[in-house]
Amino acid sequence: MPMQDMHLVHHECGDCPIRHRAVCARCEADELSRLEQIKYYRSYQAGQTVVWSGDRMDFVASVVSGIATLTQTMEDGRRQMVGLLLPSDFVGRPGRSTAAYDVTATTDLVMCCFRKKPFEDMMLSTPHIGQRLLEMTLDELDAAREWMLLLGRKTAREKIASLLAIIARRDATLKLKTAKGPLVFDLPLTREEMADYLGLTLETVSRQISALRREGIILLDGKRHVTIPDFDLLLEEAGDDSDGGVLG
Amino acid sequence: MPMQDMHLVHHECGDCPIRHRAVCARCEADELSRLEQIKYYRSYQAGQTVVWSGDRMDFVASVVSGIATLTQTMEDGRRQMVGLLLPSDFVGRPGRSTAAYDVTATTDLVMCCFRKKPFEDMMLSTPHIGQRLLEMTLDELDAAREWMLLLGRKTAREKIASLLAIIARRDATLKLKTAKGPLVFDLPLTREEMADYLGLTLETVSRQISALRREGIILLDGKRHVTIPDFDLLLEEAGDDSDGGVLG
DNA sequence: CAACAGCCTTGACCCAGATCAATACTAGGA
DNA sequence: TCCTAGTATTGATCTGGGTCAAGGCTGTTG
Repeated sequence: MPMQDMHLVHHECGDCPIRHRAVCARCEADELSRLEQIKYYRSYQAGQTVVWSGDRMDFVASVVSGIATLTQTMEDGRRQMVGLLLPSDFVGRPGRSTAAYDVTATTDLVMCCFRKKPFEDMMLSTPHIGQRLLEMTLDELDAAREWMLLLGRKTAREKIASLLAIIARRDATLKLKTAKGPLVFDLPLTREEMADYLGLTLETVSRQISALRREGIILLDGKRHVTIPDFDLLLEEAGDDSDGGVLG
Repeated sequence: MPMQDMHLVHHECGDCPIRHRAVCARCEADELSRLEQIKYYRSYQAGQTVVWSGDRMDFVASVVSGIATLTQTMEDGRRQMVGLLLPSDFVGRPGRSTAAYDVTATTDLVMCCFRKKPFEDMMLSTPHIGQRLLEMTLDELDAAREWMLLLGRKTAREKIASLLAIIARRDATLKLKTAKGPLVFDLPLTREEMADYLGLTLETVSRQISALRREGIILLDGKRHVTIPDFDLLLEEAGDDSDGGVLG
């Protein structure tokens, strides 16, 4: 069925983010009922590990609320975060039975899970789920490549500014906030987690945040509550060329 | 159609790597004829640019022979390679009309191209193409995440060793070489390109390669021809835990 | 063959960010 | 209320890899 024949349905279902985007109206009801049959929910407390790298993982899931991270660890303990999962992001890989990364809840977390086997069957019989998943995976790949530029070539200050910009932007998107004006949000990560994200040490993260605050580019209330008076000013520090960014 | 009903067909067609893997026999003939109708070839010389980031890109393609790179550039000229495309790798994104990265041929390159619109139509009507593409994209995402660990946390020496290991492994795969014994291959990248891959400067790349040679971990004949007497020794330097690696 | 252009190597020096260390803030819990 | 544990800040010092600079190879062109 060609794309232009599709009847667009915008579904504001907070439970199944995989269905958030436009889908074919004809398939909608059928798909919904089948999804309902195989889905279930899991909750995790802040700090809890969802799965360890290498463990059996017999489900795929999408984040309903809260934040999870994917990290890789070397034998000597060096850690690198390789994914930051916000609400509506997808975890797990169809066609693989073990986790490739440590998945950790950094805040209280609720995920909508689907047992892997039924989900895979459903993917085969419901093409647009696969298409949607492909689209999401391609977005993630773009984000990963943006992140590679950050890790490989940006200075510590640029890294911090970029991270703040990413969080601010995604946060604004979630709140459906589009108007100009100061952005206000809480950092969902500790300094150490930010360091693991950015390929820095926590001391450097702390110092650079202090510097940005000292210069008025961000305001800090406590350790986590951030106000960004001028987003463009922050983007300048981030060294980003594209301001639309990868998170459309 | 459930996976287990599929009749596996291994197709050694060098032209259309997207069809290399197992596909449903029933669809095979039909798909083949339709793919034939919309595909065409393009050749590039070493050093030539395929597309610039931001340019219109009305095709998707897969690499038939040679090597291409994806790079991102900041306004001040800092460059980071974000993709290394070897034969059978896929370029381009269905559903996007402009290139997100500079695509460059680092060796003489032949690509098998499909005009984007017909390809997208075909994806919609031939689910397993989308499935295959999803699988490839997930592999690429895994590779990108491995790469992020490298960029964020590895030392210069580990980076070089990792790159050599990746090239050696992929090269061995392409040659269907499985036996133990010294690995021999030509570096497909200049020192500068390696630096862009690894988030280093070309001087550091040169120094680390010299160091590995001095210590007998690699042998160099000329500037490009590499022999790896003991692959495990190299992996040790790379700091990799997984030796199977991400490139199945 | 010389001259040139692209690569590559090596040395000397420097600096951004790591490391080591001390201190401070905050939220529970007894 | 104090104690403790986790988290954050800041200072002092060190160092891996960047920067700048000088040659050295190798292949191509005239």
